Amino acid sequence: MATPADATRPHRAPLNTQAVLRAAVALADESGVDALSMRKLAQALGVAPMALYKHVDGKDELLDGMIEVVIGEIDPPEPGVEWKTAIRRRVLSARQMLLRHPWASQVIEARTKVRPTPAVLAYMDTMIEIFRSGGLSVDLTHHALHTMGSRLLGFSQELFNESGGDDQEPDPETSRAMAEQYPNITALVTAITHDEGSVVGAGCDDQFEFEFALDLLLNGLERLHDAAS
Amino acid sequence: MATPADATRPHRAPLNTQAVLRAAVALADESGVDALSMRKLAQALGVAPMALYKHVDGKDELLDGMIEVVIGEIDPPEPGVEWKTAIRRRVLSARQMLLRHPWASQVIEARTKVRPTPAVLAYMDTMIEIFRSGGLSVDLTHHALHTMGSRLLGFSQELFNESGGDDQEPDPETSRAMAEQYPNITALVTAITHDEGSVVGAGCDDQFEFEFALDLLLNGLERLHDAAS
DNA sequence: ACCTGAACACCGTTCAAGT
DNA sequence: ACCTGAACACCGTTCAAGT
Repeated sequence: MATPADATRPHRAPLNTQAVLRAAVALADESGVDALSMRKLAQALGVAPMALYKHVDGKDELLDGMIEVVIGEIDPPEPGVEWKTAIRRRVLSARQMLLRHPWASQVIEARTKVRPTPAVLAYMDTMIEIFRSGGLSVDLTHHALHTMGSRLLGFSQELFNESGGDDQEPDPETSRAMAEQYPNITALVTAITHDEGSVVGAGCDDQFEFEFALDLLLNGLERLHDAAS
Repeated sequence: MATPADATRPHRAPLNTQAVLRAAVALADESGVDALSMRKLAQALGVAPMALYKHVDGKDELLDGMIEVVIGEIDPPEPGVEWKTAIRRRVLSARQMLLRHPWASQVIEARTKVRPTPAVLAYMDTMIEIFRSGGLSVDLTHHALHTMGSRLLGFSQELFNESGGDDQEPDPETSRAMAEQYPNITALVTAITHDEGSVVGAGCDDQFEFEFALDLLLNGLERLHDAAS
């Protein structure tokens, strides 16, 4: 008869999404993200490969979940701090996270090109809020995002380029939901595109932004050089 | 009898490395680098998968070869041009290349982490030469590389971080060969590490460089904000 | 010298089945 | 509700063989 003490009873805690994500992060930290496969992750959890699909929708969603985990490790913004200091501390905290998870920049970059995760959007939203609360204009904040690039996330790949792979126009309901959840992104994009409907930066001149950032860097370097001469 | 006009004669030009690389670049341009497999590339060339291995050593070397092809599309440096203009033109040329080959930034980043290709090293070397010829000090040039990051290559991921995955110390002969081929990289690294033997920037304080770049950007943004107020 | 076919050890994922 | 096993359509690559 099968009792709770039956020898065939599995002697591990039942799986859940958080446990799967944490195991995936640990496995990627140890062996790199290229060595992370659904099959190896299942093996590490002592489970059949297909058991994972009850808790994550597939490999892409697993990677998205791992992003949520590591973004959650970045320090929250501190209220009442001058904008430059606030941005600086947060970016350095993001950098510390990336040093703990060397695979994260690559995964965040790749997945963000397809569709940014909610945690990435929320992070960017709070960063925009810091700039705007500091008194920077919408235009300058917009340029700042491009100039900082993904330095905002502790590394420096341009995010949100190629106007996002998500071609379809969002319907009005999701637009409104987006505006509620990410008010600063919405306000900035609205101000820049002058078109309430679009949420992704359709009205953004990539070439101009690239040159803006480039010249900001070059002028800064020149100033340092002149000061040293 | 088998004559040149034999019906069984293959009616395509014989394969060579350049043809393989060009086909791979074209396939990645069309379908993205994730869809690029040895098998699909072979199919596109009308050949068995294993035929490719006579011309490239494997998939990693195929990717390296593709990098050489696209780096070769960047305009060469123009002599006798002021350093800021020279850097600016070259970076914008690199950016145009990346717009033609959207997969390239990802591939260059991933492969450079393992081992930079000769074309990438040569490109960086000429960029350093432009800075140094413009009179910038070795230290400022070093900071400039970190500040510009991979904006130097038209995108903005930090390259050469993690001190390169290539752990083993190069033997004296290859060090000397490196110094001949990439004199500016060598001079800069030597000046920074004060250690002739090491070629990769072992003496580079990543944290300091990150903050240097960050502050350069933030100070530049602040100056623009102040000027606008 | 150049190309092929079969085979091996991997993938992610669907499906029907177990408990 | 949660997990499994077999199977499918893919990978990159080795090996022995063809011409």
